[in-house]
Amino acid sequence: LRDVASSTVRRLSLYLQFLHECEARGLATVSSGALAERGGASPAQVRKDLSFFGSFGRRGVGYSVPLLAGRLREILGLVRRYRVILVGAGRVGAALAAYPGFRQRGFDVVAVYDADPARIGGAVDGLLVRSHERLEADLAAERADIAVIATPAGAAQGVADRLVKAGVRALLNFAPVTLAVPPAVTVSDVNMALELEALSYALHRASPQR
Amino acid sequence: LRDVASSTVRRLSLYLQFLHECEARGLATVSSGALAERGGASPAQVRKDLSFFGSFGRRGVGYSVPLLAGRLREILGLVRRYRVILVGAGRVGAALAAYPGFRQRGFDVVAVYDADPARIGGAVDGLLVRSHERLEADLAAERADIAVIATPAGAAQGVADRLVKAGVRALLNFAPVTLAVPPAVTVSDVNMALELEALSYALHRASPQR
DNA sequence: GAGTGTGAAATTGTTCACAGCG
DNA sequence: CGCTGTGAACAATTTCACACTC
Repeated sequence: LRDVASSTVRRLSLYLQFLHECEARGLATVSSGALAERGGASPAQVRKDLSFFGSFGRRGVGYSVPLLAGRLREILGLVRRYRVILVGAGRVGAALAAYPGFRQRGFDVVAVYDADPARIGGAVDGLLVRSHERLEADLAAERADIAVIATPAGAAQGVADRLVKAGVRALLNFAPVTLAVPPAVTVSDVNMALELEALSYALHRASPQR
Repeated sequence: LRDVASSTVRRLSLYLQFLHECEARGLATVSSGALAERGGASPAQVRKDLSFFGSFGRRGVGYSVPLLAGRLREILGLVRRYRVILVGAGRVGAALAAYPGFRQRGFDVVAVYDADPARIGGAVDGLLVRSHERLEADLAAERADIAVIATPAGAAQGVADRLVKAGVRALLNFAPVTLAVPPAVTVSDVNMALELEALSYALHRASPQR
């Protein structure tokens, strides 16, 4: 199995999101056309994306909803739970710790760290805030699959370096900086400034005078 | 001026982020190589991205930091402030209302709406939570440039439809659904589930057995 | 010499069109 | 007959290479 474009993986997630709705509504099958509408793609692209991993549709009928959903969960690695640690217990960090979507989707936040003595020893969403100095020791004792970086921009790269050194291979970065990591480490960025500026650009294009 | 790929706009934002750091450090010039390292691109790509909007570098020297930063702010439409409304005052909405990064970057949250009577009349970050029924009337009285959708998934498309009808042309969507909007409307998605699943996929690829 | 600006080449990603199956 | 699966055409994006300027 070759490696797949990240845009394809994004679309697979969208298809799965839609399949969950179909499951809830009790639909037995969906066509590539229906999937395309909600995944922001063309029917041909849906078929191409899926054909990459095998052929699990029935010609003339479409795709079995439960079968395809199960297969996508397998492909995306969503058949297990993941241990997640959260670095940075400020505004963003606290909001993330309280976010129920993590647990719902199989991601368990198991520890929270901060560098600010005023926050250490406190709690966010029932979890004790630990000193960042304990990161290495804790990770050596019990691995984390994913680390969420919710520190100020200036601290993010340093934290990333320490996490990578301690063996974490997946980072979800909320700091508005581009992290430099070895190729074996995967980074997903959630950069709100970027999204806002994309909107600003689009509005500016449409009516530059204002 | 032709239209630019959205990936190019993303990179322009990243370059600008880096230029802010350079300004803070008092650097006078940067090369495409330095910009590339932090923007996650190649030097050639940086030059190509910038050359799209004109040539404001000096050969043998590089780009003037203040000049390029100013030009990028113009290109991205960041020379004015934007009026932002927030729909959904739940967990995510409240966190967003309190987020200082909005105002810092020129985006002013001017109103917050919710559909839950228990929340209406309350306050998030000093802003009164209004009934969603007032959306149309309020927007008719005073336009908003951008609307942030932080509602449950099931309500998001309906809210988007109403916002578009009321003349909002830029949406920042936090709900985990793909919104269908007319081509004249721009949507930026912040979909944390997608980012988590991309990490899950990458981890699964690396060691499928676990 | 160092580093930009840019056409042309290579690569990557998307759409088309149709054969093939249920 | 409808809808999938897929190679082949097409379009977009990235990289290369080098002329050119400071």
